[in-house]
Amino acid sequence: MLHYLKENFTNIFEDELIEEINQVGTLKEVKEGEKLIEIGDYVRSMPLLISGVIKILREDEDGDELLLYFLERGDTCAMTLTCCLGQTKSEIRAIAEIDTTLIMIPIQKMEEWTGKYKTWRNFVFQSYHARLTEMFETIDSIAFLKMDERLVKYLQNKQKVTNDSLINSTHQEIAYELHTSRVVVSRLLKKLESLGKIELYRNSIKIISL
Amino acid sequence: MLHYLKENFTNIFEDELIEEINQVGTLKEVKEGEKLIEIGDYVRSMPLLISGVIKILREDEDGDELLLYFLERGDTCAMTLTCCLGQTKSEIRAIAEIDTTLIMIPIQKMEEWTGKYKTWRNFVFQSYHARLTEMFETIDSIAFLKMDERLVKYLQNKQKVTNDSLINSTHQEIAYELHTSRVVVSRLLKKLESLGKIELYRNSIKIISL
DNA sequence: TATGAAGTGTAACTTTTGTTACTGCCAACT
DNA sequence: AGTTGGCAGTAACAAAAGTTACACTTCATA
Repeated sequence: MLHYLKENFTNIFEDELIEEINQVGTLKEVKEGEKLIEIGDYVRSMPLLISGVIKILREDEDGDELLLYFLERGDTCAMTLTCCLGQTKSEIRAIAEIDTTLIMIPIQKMEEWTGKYKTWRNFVFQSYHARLTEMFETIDSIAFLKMDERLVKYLQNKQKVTNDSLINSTHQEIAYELHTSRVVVSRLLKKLESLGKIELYRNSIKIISL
Repeated sequence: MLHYLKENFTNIFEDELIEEINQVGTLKEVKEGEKLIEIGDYVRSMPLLISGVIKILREDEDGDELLLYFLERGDTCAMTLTCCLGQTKSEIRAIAEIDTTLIMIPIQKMEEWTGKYKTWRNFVFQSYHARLTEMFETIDSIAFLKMDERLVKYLQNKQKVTNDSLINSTHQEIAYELHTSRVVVSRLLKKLESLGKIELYRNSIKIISL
């Protein structure tokens, strides 16, 4: 684990902190599709992403989903940060988008480190800032864009985080994450294909140029 | 100013911190409609709300607005918190919804206090949490609700923060904040009036029961 | 009092999005 | 080979939201 830490966080945390993380953290590997946290769960530890991608989802009363944003290498979960202190429940669901490796830190340490290490504080604040920014972008998309534009953004985003121009999703899955219907997604995807921007296959979409 | 501080923050901050805030903070009064910060501005000080309401808005490329949430007594601005450290520009606009009193704290102190006072850290984290939660609610509204339901929520919210069942807004203003058109707002308001839930006047709306 | 600007009400229409229903296709399994 | 279930394509329709246009009211002020 130490090698992961040094690789990803040397220029962020001082050696002493890295050593502490190494002491109390535990390595966790999650497979694609595996759920990390559910809405209503209490948060017991804080994740540091070593590799992979986690998608963060919101849900309404009917069980309909909406993709909020992705967490990538070097990120942590903003929800966790506050939940730890406030003892409140999670308002989001977190699912591994691809196979992911993370280091879990017991929440007790959080409070301690926040007082002790300036670099830790900066990391936490930067995480908050990053998450807020992503939330703003999500809001912009939903509020200001039409579904076709949102779909394009979604595909671009997916391509970026998975680093793969072949997206392995069904139309139904995409519809869930954008909170629309399968028919609408199929319709818009077909339009994008006829424009030569993507190619459609069963269970996957190839991005040509968006 | 000390009296404001003691009144609003005694059970939150220790005396020593209250004293420090009193030393370096400056009292600021803003009138209804006055702009506190604009998108792209650099943030130079952090506000503590003593009384009044601040509305936080987001804007798209065309200059269209969207209301994100309100800040009330005891709140602070999450944007400020991260902007200070990261030296980034504001991504939101802040406008006084009603006459408002705040204490402005120079950003240099933030970093210092975060290391020094546990209560300050908790306050900052709680602020983040509150703001994140409000952002989630905003996203829920935009993504999951139809315009008529969003309008009702908007009116309820406005009534709550202003503590007044008479809302002094034109249909156009409401349309801006919900990012829709005036005609749509008029249409839906008329429907609410015919249901006996509100009464419509020129430049104002009286809430009966929502 | 006349004028004009801003606010509101409403009709008619278009666009966007969502829904229902049915088709064919593919892949896994018996 | 035949069956089945999930996936995708598409038409036809419905609902929601946005647009344009115009009439009428209120109010400040020339």
